Amino acid sequence: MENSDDLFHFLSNTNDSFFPEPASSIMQQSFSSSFSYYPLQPFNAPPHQDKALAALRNHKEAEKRRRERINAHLNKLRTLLPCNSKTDKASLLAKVVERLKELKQQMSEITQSETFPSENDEISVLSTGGDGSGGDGRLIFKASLCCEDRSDLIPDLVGILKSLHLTTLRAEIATLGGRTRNVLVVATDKDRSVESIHFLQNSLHTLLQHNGASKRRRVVGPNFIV
Amino acid sequence: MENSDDLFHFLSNTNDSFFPEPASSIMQQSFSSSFSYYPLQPFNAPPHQDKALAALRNHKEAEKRRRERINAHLNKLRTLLPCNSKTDKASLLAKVVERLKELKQQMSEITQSETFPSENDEISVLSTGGDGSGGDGRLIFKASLCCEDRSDLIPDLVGILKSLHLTTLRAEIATLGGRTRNVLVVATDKDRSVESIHFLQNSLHTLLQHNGASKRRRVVGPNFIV
DNA sequence: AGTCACACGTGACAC
DNA sequence: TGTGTCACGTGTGAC
Repeated sequence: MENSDDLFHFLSNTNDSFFPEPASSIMQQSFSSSFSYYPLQPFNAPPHQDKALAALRNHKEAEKRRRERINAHLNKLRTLLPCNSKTDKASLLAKVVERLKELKQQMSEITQSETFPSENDEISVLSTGGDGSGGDGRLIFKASLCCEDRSDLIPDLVGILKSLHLTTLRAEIATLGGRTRNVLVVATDKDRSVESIHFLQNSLHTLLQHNGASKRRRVVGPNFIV
Repeated sequence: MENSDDLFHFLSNTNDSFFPEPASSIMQQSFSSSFSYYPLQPFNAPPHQDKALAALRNHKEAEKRRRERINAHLNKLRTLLPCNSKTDKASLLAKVVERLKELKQQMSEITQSETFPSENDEISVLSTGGDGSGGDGRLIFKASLCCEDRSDLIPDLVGILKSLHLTTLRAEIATLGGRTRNVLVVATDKDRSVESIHFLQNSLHTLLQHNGASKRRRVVGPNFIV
């Protein structure tokens, strides 16, 4: 028992071993020396193995570089997450997965929700389904306009709505980086109905065409669902 | 040369080796059998090493589990990124770092830009530094109001601005989840100056107090920098 | 051929 | 103590 222990320590595989280390690939297996062609000759290794030894050394170093590359990236990840340098590789990766899913979800929520202006000009006029005002014949629908921002866009929009006798129930206006998106929930007058929607649609279209006279952009829509 | 090659293959370390595998830890080093206490006895291993053998087996299995855990997370990452299952571990991690930085940047841009309404009521009135209208004495500043949304908030705001003879140069309005944030860039009249800012500030404050009569919220600010 | 990347078993170290 | 993590050298298959 203590014998084997001593043996363990004496033979412990330090890097500065006095044995030429590339030889170990063969030596490792030489316990089956009953079959070995070179039993018990650790210091007189089989001749002409220089190539193999060199290859082995290259392999060893390449593997070390690979490990270093991976660990370097893992350390970068450590700095990008709320975790100290002593967190486990596995736990670190778990946190990374977690965080990535989280950010992905948030980003999709943000971009998919139409609060932000997109890069493309868009018009949509959508019926909200039923009318929300107790069956008195008023139509409620949502109009969305996304385009380059300009100072008198809102007044123009207000003018259009007024001329069509539409009342604005709700407005979401976002401008970002020179682009704007306006989402309006509007209601028709009691006596005027579906044609208002077409008028609004046309008006928005001309508004957008007027807007984008200088800079051409792809126009998505108009979209119309009743 | 060809001898050693044969030796390599014959002794190749397969899992189903007919040697009891835990013994290899000692056997690996036994090439220095000139020092070994048990030279050349691979089939009659030193007695009473059962504990050591069991420990070694446990160790081996634990290490395998650890590797599997890490690789499982790496595979999860592969599914979360635009990359197939044949991408390198290192490259995969590089992509992860890249993507994480990217998302982090985007999120900070979005959240730090005050386009989204926050959970807390806020008022801020900030001078933009110089005046942007050619030194004609008009002051330009940015007023921000974040509070619960209500239908006549904008009209109230417009009324305040009109009564203070402030003209709106730019407006960013965002509503989200029942909360709204309005950022207004306004300019004073030529003859009226700093006191307009205080009036606006007070007006916004009363507006917000009136707004939040039912639901109490923390009020951040008002903030005033000239 | 030779290079690359991966999984494995193992010694070392930590708590 | 054992239990877990890490780096290392190595075998091996893929291209």
